[in-house]
Amino acid sequence: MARKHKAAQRSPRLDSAIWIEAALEALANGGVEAVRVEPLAKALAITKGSFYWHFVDRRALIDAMLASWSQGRIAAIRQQSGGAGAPDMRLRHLAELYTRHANMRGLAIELSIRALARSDARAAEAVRAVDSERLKQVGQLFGALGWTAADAQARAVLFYSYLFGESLLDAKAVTVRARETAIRALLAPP
Amino acid sequence: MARKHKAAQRSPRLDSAIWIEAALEALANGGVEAVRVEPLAKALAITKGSFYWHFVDRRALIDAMLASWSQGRIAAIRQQSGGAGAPDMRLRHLAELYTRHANMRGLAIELSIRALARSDARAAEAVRAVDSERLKQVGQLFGALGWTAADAQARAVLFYSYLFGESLLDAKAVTVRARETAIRALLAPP
DNA sequence: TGTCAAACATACGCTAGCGTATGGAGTAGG
DNA sequence: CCTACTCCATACGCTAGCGTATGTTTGACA
Repeated sequence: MARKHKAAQRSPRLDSAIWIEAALEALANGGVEAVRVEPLAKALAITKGSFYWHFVDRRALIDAMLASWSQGRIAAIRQQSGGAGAPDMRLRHLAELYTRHANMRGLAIELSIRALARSDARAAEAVRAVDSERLKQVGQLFGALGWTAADAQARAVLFYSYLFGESLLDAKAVTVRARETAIRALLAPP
Repeated sequence: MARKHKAAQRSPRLDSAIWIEAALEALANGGVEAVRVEPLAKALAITKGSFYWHFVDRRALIDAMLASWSQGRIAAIRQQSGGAGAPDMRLRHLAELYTRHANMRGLAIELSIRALARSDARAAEAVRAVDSERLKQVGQLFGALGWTAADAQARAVLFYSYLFGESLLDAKAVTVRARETAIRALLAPP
């Protein structure tokens, strides 16, 4: 009724999605400062005329990127922790997702966004939303392992802190054995 | 003999030191991208004519900053872990240094440099040097707590991973109690 | 088939920041 | 005193990237 042409309703977010995708790729490689309109346009082989039709400015792209990431992570953790299987196996599977060599891109995005969140309120809000859901879900898994509610929450914090912190250390300093030992200690039942 | 004037030898690193100091301050606040010559000059109330006398370019400042940080951290960990006192007390003291509210600046610098190290070889080398020494020293402390050499090393990795990783999580998600519980678990003897 | 709006292209002005070139103040030594 | 060197100021050119203004194409729809 409001729109005269159906084409206007066909896929309003599908074209801007390629910009968000390219932005996430740049974010993974070079941090937020690498998310720049003109370089992205070159990478996509289109011009920034397209960009400024879909987004008001660069900040809008970053916000859309944060929203996309936030929603995706929340949906993912709900799916990953909500299935069947023993809780310790599910935790181990979650830990595998942030091993250094698997899911490099996801890890890089994660770290870039958290770095940004230290000085950007909207990024901090996205991180808050994701962490809230993750700690809730993983806390429940630790609870299923036998920890009290408070200790399960502390274990969840320890769990995610380790995963992200480990990727900040020198890669060669973290041996496979050290990592396995650490994970085993984290997932040990009370 | 080589120099005709003694003034040339008076303090060759003392003037460039203020640039490094200002650069570290900017790094702590806004990451490497905030380490820019002209803004730093304004903050120091001098002109960039001074800068380009002391440094060949912006990269040289970043390298000097990395060297300064690296040397400082290595000297610090040797002093902090080499004194007297029970090993668990010394570990706890080390953990306090990276509590969120104490040593904010040091933590911010740490995270910014590690973020840079993901895409910068020289930053990665600085991180490698610091981590090598820290893990060695802290590994010895865990060894003194009764862990085997391999497990002590894994505990050291876990220790530092937690400290840095915790500061990446949403601040409100990490309660004081969760932190205390986690630290206690990390420092528990075998 | 002509119209209209979506989607992109083109061209422009503007600013921040890098690096250079050159000038000038201070100072120590001869 | 005057020379030479250190240290900083001033002024300039240059590029990358942001945002705007204005074409140009394409496809749906009456």
